[in-house]
Amino acid sequence: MKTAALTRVSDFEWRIEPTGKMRVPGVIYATEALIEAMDEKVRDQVVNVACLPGIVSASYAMPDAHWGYGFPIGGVAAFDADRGGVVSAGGVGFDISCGVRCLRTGLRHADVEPFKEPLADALYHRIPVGVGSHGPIRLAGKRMDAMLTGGARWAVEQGWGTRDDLRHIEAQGCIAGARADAVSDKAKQRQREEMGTLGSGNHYLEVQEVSEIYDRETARAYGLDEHDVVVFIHCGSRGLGHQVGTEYLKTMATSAREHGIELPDRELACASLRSDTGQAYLGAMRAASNCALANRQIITHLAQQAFVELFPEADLTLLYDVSHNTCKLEEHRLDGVNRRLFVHRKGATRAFGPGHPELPDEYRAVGQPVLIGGSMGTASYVLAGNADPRVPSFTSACHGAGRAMSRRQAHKSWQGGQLLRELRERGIIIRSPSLRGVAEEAPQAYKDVDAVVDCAEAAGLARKVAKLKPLVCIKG
DNA sequence: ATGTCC
Repeated sequence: MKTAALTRVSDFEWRIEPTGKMRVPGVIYATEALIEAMDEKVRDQVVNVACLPGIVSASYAMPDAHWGYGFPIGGVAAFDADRGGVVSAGGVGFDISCGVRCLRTGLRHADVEPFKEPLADALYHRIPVGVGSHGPIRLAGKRMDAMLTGGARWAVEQGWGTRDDLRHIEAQGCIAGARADAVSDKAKQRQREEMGTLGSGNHYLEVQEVSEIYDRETARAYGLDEHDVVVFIHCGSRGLGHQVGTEYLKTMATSAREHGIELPDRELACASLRSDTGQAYLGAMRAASNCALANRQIITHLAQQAFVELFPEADLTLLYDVSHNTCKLEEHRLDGVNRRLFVHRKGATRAFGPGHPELPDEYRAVGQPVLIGGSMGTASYVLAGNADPRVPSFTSACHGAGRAMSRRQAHKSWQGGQLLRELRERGIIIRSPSLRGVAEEAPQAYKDVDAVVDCAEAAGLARKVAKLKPLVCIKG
């Protein structure tokens, strides 16, 4: 993207003044280099979102933004139901409540380094991965509905993990307002055998070493020290969420036409928050979010089983679990007034600052853990939320490196087998059912996660706490 | 992201 089409506010913030049908300005948090690495379509999509009814403050893009369906990935937009606001299925994305959880293991790098190969095998053996894989349980009928309304709380009640895990999950592991009745039979059918599966694409489970600490006080609160071994799990709501997204996109396109909502792009299909369609989508999207939370909870338990095969002393405890594809009803203070807003974050991570009442006691003084997954073979980060009042993007941060190249182009440019050999030489052990998937996820197909995170910190979105270096990766 | 098109 050319910087000429934007107004520079600072080295880390760019603005698009409202013109035409824009109701609010656009704001992109990025360095000049990151702007230049962004697709030209990001600007168009930020502008399109700014045209939607009831949008509040501005249409935002995070430093890792890239082109997505309707909304940019890395987009943040909040809507007020009292002022004609809408909810958009494209503003959440197909992979509803895709997110990251980080687990402490109680192990040190020196413990794990000699056993990376058998650990990779144990994890790959236990954790179903790839397109169409099946998990350890079958769900249907009332049990499916209980999962959709209970989320990780349901999973813990079923024996997948501990009560203490729940305190360290966004919304305590259970998203309120979920409606199993708003999820189609087809969506439920697709999920029958998929609980506890990682999925494909950019989803993965990675064993990592804490390679650098930037903020000692916050790292201590999060229970992280240099050379600790942690686990990142990145996955979502699998077939169920995808089906919910697909179906409601269609429904919203129809209802927007009927209600005379003028859309700058048909991919921006949305529904009034007060409409039956809007309410049904919120209920179904929240049910899919619970599915994602339960899914990550079950996978955690499988990872624990794999770890104790090799390390009997391993104790996987949850640092935090936060989604980066969702729409949440949150209270935000604007111009001295508290307002309840529906905040869409699509490829953007909620980053509540210090003092937020939803945070567990031990994190409240330092802010919410913000979990940033890098690309395969590169670093990941633990950041902390700031709630800097000068940064009005509804306490949000980036979610990863962000693609710099399409899957198709990456597939043409690299060979999966060669990439695996190169990573192994650097001490990173990968297990994946798909060499094509590995090529599509080539580190070179992504932006530089270090640059994205440095920019997020410089822009005030979140602050760096710890850097994580990959050791073993189970890749979708 | 996704039973990579019902």
